[in-house]
Amino acid sequence: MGENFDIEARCKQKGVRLTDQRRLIAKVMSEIKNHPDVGELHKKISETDSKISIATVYRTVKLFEEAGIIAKHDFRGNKSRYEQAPDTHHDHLIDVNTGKIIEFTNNEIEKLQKKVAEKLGYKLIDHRLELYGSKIKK
Amino acid sequence: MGENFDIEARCKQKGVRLTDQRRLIAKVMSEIKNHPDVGELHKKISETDSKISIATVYRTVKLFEEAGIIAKHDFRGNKSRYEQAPDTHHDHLIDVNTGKIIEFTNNEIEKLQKKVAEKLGYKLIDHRLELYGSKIKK
DNA sequence: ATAATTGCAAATGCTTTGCTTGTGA
DNA sequence: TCACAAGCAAAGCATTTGCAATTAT
Repeated sequence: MGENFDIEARCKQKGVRLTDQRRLIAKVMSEIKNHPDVGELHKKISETDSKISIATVYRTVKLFEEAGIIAKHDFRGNKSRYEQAPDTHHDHLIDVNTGKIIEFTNNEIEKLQKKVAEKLGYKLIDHRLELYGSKIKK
Repeated sequence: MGENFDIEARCKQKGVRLTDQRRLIAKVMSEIKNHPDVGELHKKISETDSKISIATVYRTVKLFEEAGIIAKHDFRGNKSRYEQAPDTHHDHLIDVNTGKIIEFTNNEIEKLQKKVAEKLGYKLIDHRLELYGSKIKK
């Protein structure tokens, strides 16, 4: 099945009750290209069902996040952005000109972070790494 | 002279006009322990001059930031936090239990970030690295 | 003198919430 | 059936702004 069933499937797994609204939000969230904010999500959703309130989108997105189904990011700028929870951890590079978000992983950096935290007497629980860059034209 | 003259001095350097309010904000900002948010700053300031409006604190903090005199951080949580602009770059480790903020530098990580960006076809312009951890009790 | 700054209150923009009505299991 | 969800509008919060009065140079 396509990705658009993933979120729905995970809701069932997690015992999250499904409604028409939630199904649609899950579908749009699955199909959408890149880390949308709630406004963008709501706009897209409205194309299919214009009666869904933005409050419902806020509530659902929070619900999905708390269930570990999607992930929330607060990049620079004001609004939170969401993505389907990845099975593999990754960080983000944000194109400062276009806003495009590129995912990457780097194991060396991960290890160094843990090491740094430990050296300071801390157990690393979480981290946030964002790179901001501009495209090199060749 | 104590640190509390640094911000004032840098204002003169940068041609930022000084007022009683700005002087006081600069002084408190210099003396305060750790990355305060605007509310904390205003509270502290009010102990000396209770007539200073929080709008002025907001305006001044933004002014100082734009002049490169202080730095703004948006850690997790909602409010922005500020620190005197450091001459040497550093990142932050946030104690998830106490909110304490510890500064650190790691050159290896810095280099790897640059490398990652370049590999993706980007020139690294800026980054954000925050570690969240809990104290290891020994 | 006069352009910039302040205080105040009102306005913003994103997000949350109270309440009543609707609905999934 | 009935606890939970949706819609709407109002409330919350951090932050910004318009405007009249005040101040720095």
